Amino acid sequence: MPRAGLTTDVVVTLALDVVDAGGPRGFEGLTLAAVAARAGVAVPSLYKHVGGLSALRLEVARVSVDDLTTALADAGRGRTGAAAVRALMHATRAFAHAHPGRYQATQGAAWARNPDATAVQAAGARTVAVIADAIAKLGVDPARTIDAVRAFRSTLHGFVMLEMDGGFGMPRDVDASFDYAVELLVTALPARVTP
Amino acid sequence: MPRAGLTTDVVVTLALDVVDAGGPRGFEGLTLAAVAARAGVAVPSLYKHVGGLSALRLEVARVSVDDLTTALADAGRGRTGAAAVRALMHATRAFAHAHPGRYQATQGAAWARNPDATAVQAAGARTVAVIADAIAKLGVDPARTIDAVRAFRSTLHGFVMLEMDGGFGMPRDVDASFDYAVELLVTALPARVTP
DNA sequence: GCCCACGGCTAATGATATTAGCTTTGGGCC
DNA sequence: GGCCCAAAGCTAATATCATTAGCCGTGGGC
Repeated sequence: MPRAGLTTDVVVTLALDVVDAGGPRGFEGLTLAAVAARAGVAVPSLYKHVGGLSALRLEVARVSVDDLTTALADAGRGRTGAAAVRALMHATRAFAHAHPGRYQATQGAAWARNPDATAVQAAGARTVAVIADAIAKLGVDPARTIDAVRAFRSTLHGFVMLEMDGGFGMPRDVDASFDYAVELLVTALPARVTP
Repeated sequence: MPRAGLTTDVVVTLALDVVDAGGPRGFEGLTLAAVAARAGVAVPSLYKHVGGLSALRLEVARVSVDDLTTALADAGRGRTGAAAVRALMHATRAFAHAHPGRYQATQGAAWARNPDATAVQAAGARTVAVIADAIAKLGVDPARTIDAVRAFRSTLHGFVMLEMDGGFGMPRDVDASFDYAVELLVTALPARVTP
C-alpha cells in the first residue's frame, strides 16, 4: 500500500474540487466519502488530516472567503466612486458564476455565530471592509455607511442567490436586470434617503 | 398496536412543526426520523402517506410559499404605491422572523428546475404576481417592471438571508438598516435608472 | 541500519433514508 | 352481526454517510 502523501492542504484542495464539481449545491453536497474517493484513500484516513466534516467545511469556507475577498480587492483596485461599486458587484457575480459552490460556502452557513469559525469571520470582515471602502467613497452620508453597506450586500447577495437557485422565472435577460440593480444602487446610495 | 391515524395532511403538519422547531436551519434539518418521532410511529410507516423525504420537503415548501403569499397579499390589500411596497417588505421580514425554517423552505431549494415541483412553482408565481402588482403601482417604467421586481426581491431576500445567518456583524441596529433599504427601494425604483 | 511516529487500513457503531414483505386492524359489505 | 381485505402499522434488510477505535506497515530521522 503506497502512501497517498496527503496533507491538510491537499485534503482541503480536493474538497474544493468536490465543491466545484457539485454546482450551486456543491457546498452542502460536500462529503468525506467524495473527498476520500478523489484522494484514493479510505474515509477514516482523512481524519489524520482534518478534524472531520465540519472542520473541513470551515476550511473550505475560509479559503472561499479569501478567494472572494481577493477578487473583490482586485476589482476595486484603482477605481473609486461608482466605477468601484460597479466593479465590486460584477466581480462578486462573476465569482459566483465561476464557483457556485464556493460562493455558497462564503455565505451559506452561520459562521457568524460559530465560535470555531474565527478565521472565517476574520476573512469575512476583510470582505466587508473592501465593500465599506468603496461605499464610503461613493459619497454616502457617513452616518448611514453601515446601512448602505448592508443594503449593498443584501441586493448583491439576494440577486446572486435567486439567480443561482433559478428563482428568476421570467424570460427577461438576467444580465440586464443585474445592470439595473447595479445602477439602482450606484444612483440611490449617494442620495440622502431618510433625514 | 393502536393506529396513529395518520394522513398525508397530518404528516405534513408534523413536518411543519419540525421545521418550525429547527430555527433558521429547520428546513434542511427536516428529517423523517424527527417526523416519525413526533407522530409516535416508526420511520417506514411514513411512506404510507408521503413519497419520501424529498416529496415531504416539496409539500412543506408548497405550504410555506402559500403562507407567505397570503401574508403578502394581506399586507398589500388596501394599500398602493410606496405604502404597499413598504408593507410587503415588512410582511416578508416578519414572516421570516416568525417562521425562519418555513422562509428557508420558500427560497432555499432549487424548485425552479425541479420538474416535480410544479405546485411549488405555481405558488411562487402567485407570490411574484403580488409583488409585481405593487411594483407596477409604484410608478416604475413599464419596460423595467421585471428588472424592478427582481431588484426588489433581491434586496429583500438578501437582507433577510444575511440577517438570519447572522451576517450583519456590526452593532448597528438592524431594524434601522432595514428601513433604510426599504426607503432606498421606494425612492429609487420609481426613478428612471437607465435610459 | 534500527525504530517508532505517522499515515494508511479494517472493523464497528450510530444516524439516516429507502425497500420489501409481514401482521394487524377496522370499516364496509353481505 | 360477522367476514374480509385494503390500508396502516410493523420488523428486517440494505445502502450511504460520519465518526471512533485500534491495528500495521512504511519510511525518514537518528
